[in-house]
Amino acid sequence: MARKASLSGYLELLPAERFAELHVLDTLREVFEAHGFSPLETRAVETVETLLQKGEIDQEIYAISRLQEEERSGREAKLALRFDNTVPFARYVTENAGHLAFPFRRYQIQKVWRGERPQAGRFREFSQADIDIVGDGALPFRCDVEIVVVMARALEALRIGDFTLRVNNRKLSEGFYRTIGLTNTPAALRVVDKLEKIGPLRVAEELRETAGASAEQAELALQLAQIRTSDCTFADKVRQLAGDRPADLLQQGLDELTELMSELNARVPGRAVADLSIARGLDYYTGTVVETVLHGHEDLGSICSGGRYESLASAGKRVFPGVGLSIGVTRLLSALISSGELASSRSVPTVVYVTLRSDDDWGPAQDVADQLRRRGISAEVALSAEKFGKQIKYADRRGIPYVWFTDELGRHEVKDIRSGSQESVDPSSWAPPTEDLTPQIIRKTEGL
RNA sequence: GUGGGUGUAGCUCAGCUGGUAGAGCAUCGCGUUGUGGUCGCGAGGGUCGCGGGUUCAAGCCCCGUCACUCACCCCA
Repeated sequence: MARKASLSGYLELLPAERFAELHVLDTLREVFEAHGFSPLETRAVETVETLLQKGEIDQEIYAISRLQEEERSGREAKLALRFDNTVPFARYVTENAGHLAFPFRRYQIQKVWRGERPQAGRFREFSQADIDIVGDGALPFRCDVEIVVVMARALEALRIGDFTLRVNNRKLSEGFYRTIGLTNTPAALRVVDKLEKIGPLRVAEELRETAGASAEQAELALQLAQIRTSDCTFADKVRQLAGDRPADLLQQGLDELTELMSELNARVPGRAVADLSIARGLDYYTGTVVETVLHGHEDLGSICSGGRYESLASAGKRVFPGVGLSIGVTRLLSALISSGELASSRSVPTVVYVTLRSDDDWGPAQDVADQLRRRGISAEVALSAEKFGKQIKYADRRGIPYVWFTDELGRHEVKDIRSGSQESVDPSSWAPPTEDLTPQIIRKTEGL
């Protein structure tokens, strides 16, 4: 958690921190739009029915109610706060299918709410930045590739340090389990997903106990989960394990993950590994699955994850398969801010603080400020003619880089508060170096 | 939801076997009377989370409650 909070799980930032967050959001928007994703926002509230649609009874959903509950309220649809961007988006797509052109690609950066117990990096209210591509009836696998590439580039653009996208394909895992006769694939995926946390011995144990695997099946499933390659050689290892008669599904999964890895290595080299232990808890994923570790912040868990879902949205006979990834903006931001890796140079947008020689000078001082503002230079005028020392201190405490003085003859001087140097200037032409125009983002990250 | 830990000044914390609250930093003022940052001196600031109990006396002990925090579960 970045700072103490009067309510746990609800992060509130100081202005300087908010500048850092805005920079993150601006960067994401830039990268998403560069790749042709349209902006989209959906309402905060969904019907409980919509949210519970795909199983997931236990999502710690916040229900909405009015304090003055009326007797007839039983007839109204029960409403709840969104807990992710994907489910509301799926609802939106089916409702607006007639107005959208498919495949439809959008980005969506919004708050979501989950009632889980807060912890470091886990919030009850947090922002997710999603990109998805949704097709009408069918969606080329290339979209999986594109989604992962765009997110890798977005994370690169944030320049927050080194990260690794861990990718897998559920068809591969499930196909493998079928090939070796392990039938309870959902349970097996769930167990295997915990490999990193509980270790190979306990994974094997739980595979036998909860997924009904034989000792031999458990061993094979464990070996599969331990495959991790930065290139396409994982496929050979899988084939060795799978033996002579691989299930069709396994072959499909191998083909898809091979295509994905080979494209990723070409377009965002060094950013992805094929990690066959990745499964994801959400049961609507059907193919590609992705998690992301930020190096140096492994304990945070995944900062960006998602995958392919074949039928999250449907309207009558129409099915809308999709693929999407989501960045945990709040989680990422709170970690970087509290570690001091990300900060902003000042807490105000102000570039110039215009001082007052006397209280009567307020009007002319605003005129000076307006001349600067018209040229895109943020300016603030002192409220009263305190001693110059105090006026300078006012600016200094807020990180305002320049203080403006006008003498009794109307001559102007601007002082760079950091260096202390002061020079005669003209309000109609003076401008600061471009880096001073907005608060600077300060990074203390190594690498990139 | 389950189990631990912690609540004292704006922040970080001290406060002995119960005796009526302290430090550093920050803030404000003065030195320096209209050009800040350093330094010196001084000042303000606390229902000790809240409620109850034990006691002559509770920040300290007991009970309850709320909040924060960590782990599990789950996830961004």
